[in-house]
Amino acid sequence: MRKIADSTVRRLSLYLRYLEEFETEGQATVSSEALATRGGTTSAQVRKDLSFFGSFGKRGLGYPVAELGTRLRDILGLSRRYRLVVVGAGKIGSALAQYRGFRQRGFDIVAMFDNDGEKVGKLYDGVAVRDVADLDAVLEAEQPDIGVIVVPGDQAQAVAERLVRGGVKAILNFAPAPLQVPDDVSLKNVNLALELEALSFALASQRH
Amino acid sequence: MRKIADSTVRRLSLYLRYLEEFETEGQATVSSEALATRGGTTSAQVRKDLSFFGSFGKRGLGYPVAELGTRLRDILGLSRRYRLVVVGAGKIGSALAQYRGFRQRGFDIVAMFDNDGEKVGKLYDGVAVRDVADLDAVLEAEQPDIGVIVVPGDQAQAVAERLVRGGVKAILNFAPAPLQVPDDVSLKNVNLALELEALSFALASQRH
DNA sequence: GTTTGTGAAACGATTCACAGCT
DNA sequence: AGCTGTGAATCGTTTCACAAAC
Repeated sequence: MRKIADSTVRRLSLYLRYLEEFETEGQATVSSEALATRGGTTSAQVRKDLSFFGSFGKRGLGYPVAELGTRLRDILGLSRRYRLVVVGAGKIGSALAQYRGFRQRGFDIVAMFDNDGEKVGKLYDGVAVRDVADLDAVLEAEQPDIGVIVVPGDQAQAVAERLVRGGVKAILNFAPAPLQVPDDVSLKNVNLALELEALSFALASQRH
Repeated sequence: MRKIADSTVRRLSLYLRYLEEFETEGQATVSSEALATRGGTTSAQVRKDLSFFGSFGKRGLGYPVAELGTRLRDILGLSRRYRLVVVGAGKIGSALAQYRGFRQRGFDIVAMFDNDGEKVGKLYDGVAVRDVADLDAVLEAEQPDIGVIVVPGDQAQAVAERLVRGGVKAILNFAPAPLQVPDDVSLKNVNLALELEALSFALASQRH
């Protein structure tokens, strides 16, 4: 399959949100212009993004809201549910576990892990924290799709390697450390320090 | 000042981390190649990124570790401390408040807000949660640099507008909603749902 | 000999503009 | 007439490659 840019995929996710909004508003069709306005992009961009996957609209009319939504869910792989494991039950890890939005959108946390005996056994939204020593066994038993890494930076690479060995094919990394994973494993990083420093740079530039 | 790409700024932040590592390792100089290897990029990229701001290296030798670190901190605006307000004291908001990494890197949370009476008055790492009704007054009194939005999506735009009116020039938005802010206000978005959906897309594509 | 700094080339993403369908 | 789908043009970023400095 043709390589799709990350920026395109992110916009598709946004279009799907807007389609759901248009659907609850009772709109049957929507133009690329209308989607663009809501998403802060251009109509040409919307059409180009969609054209990578097929032609879903009717000239003169626009796109059928409900049907395009279904197609986007298929394209994004959101017609199924995903099984997540969260490694690290600190502040951020436990906040994620209790965030309802994930479950709502099809992402179920099936297990949590920590290496701190104090935290092992705690329940977050019905999921018990297990000892990280059990990680490999649980990966084998539960066959999760996605691993979420929320451990200190110096432990992140080791956790990533255990997840990969356990068959996980997608990793969301919150640790402030660059991870090496095989080509067939997808990796997304969320680095709060980097975001704040980008804001710091912008503030410093403004001030001249 | 010449427009610097966001991707460049993010790499500069990473280089700074690596320089700090090299410094504790006792390295006096470092080559663009060495920085590139640690950061998963190329030596040409490192040199190009740095060249936007000056020429910091010596041909045949590399870059002086300590000095380049100082220069990068200046460029990124990290030679000073920043004052943050966090709006929303839910799971993610309170996790952020308790995350020591921010303070360590120069970002001090000076106030937190919530509209839930249950949460008002709680202390997170020494910072009390105040009623969001007090937001405008506190902005005036505290003159914070950065606002962090951690409220539900439908309240995010209103909070952003109050922050902007209160003089905040940089916003970090965790709410899953696109925000409109004036051109002179910097905005970074962290959208966990979008990251998970990008992983979902990658998994779906892999499977064909 | 080594490594920087930087124009030029290559690549990738966005925007333009219009032919073609409804 | 209205709006999509898309090749061509533009714009921005990364990579190449080499002269200059040490």
